[in-house]
Amino acid sequence: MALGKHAMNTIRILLVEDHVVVRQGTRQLLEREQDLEVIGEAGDGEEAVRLASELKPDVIIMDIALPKLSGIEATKQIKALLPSTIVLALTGYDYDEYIFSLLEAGAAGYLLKDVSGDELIGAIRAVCAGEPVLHPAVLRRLMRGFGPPLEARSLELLTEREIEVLREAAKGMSNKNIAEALFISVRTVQAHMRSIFNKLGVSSRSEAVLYGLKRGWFALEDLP
Amino acid sequence: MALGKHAMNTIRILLVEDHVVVRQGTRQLLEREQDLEVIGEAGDGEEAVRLASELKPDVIIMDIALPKLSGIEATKQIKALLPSTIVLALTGYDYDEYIFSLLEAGAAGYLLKDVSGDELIGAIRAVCAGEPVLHPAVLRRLMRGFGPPLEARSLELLTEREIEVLREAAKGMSNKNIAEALFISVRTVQAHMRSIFNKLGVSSRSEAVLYGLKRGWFALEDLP
DNA sequence: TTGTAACTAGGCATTTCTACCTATGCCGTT
DNA sequence: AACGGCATAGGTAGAAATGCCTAGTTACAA
Repeated sequence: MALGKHAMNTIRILLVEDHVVVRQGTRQLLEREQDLEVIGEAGDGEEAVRLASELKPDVIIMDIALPKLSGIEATKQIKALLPSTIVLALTGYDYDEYIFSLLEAGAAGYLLKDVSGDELIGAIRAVCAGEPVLHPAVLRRLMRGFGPPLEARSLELLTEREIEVLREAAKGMSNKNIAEALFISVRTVQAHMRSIFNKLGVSSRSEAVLYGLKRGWFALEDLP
Repeated sequence: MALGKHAMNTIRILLVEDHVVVRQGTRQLLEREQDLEVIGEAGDGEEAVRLASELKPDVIIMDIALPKLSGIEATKQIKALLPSTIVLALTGYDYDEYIFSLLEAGAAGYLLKDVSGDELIGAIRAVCAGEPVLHPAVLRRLMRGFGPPLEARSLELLTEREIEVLREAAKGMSNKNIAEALFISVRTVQAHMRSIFNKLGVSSRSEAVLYGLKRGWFALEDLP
């Protein structure tokens, strides 16, 4: 599926990865295969979305930590625009939150960067054949218990506004600063914070910020 | 220099990088050049030291974040064993602390992973010719005033104990929790926190935690 | 020895954060 | 029209954090 009109056996790939040398290396690795063709490279999340809709690749190899727009957000937007595009996450982060978020965002696979080149190539072919792909380590963890029972699954629990507030808090801003930045009163910020704490099951801003960071709602790289 | 007896114009390279796919990709990238030969790959710091003394490469491409032994430690040990080995750091971390530590450990160059393949290849040849290599972004920062005047130079400014405290704070712990965890009084924790704030030039625990995270004093991965 | 820095800790004042209430306006669903 | 969720905001209170001060002990260096 999803091979579309562009050559029947050539898989057209968009590489999304912020480190240039890593991106180029991966490209070299992939282009040694006859049936794989890297048709584009993106260095940040926004570029990924733009190039995806421009080039309409069959598969997108997506890193998570990206400037401007995280891999998770980029994946969501891409899947909204082009549902048939296959996204394969390739990242160094072995966190449940990332995995869940990415799979929920529509990724067909999740690989860690300690896979070999051959495994990556195999995974690309697999996701193109409609098979989901999970890194062995990830799979193993998913097996036992199948996902955090309840509270950790709280991905979309926070509203847009709440995430905005939390993102500001993650910059080290006080409630007062946040209020000024978002043009609302301190009381409202406090109200949002309380709501956030309740939803996340934490009891301090630091914990909430860590929670958001780990879940990729915002990244260290984004913060000043 | 340092080319030794192994072929006069072939540069023998040891790749140290924990992510297999990245390592293989880089290898592909380098091996397209006639004068570069990747004679070994290491996936962690200990292996790097072992392979270095075994293979005696001309150049070691060294990542920082490594299992078992950090790239900084590995570099120190390697330079102690084989002073003529050239170490070129290639990493995603653009933090003064890492840069200084690595250069102090004896690295001949420090590149960020957003360099292109050609730049990497050029850098390898340059360090082999005895030239030091610094990433443009790194260099630029080093240039202006040669290192931040005072407060931003706070690399080793934090004492062990202060970093311990900050690490606890980074888990979302309150001062009270930290006090219990470290078997000291809340007052002492407060004292440490104040000292930390002053040294880092921040004014809240959240900012301090972010600061530490960004500088790699502790990682999200370590936190529960 | 003297000095300096680190770790420890307390007093006191102030700011900030957090909890538990209520309440209004808006919007979309039923 | 009625309901619920969301964003807004206030009252009150207590808990926690932060700032500024002093001070004892230890360890290490000049």
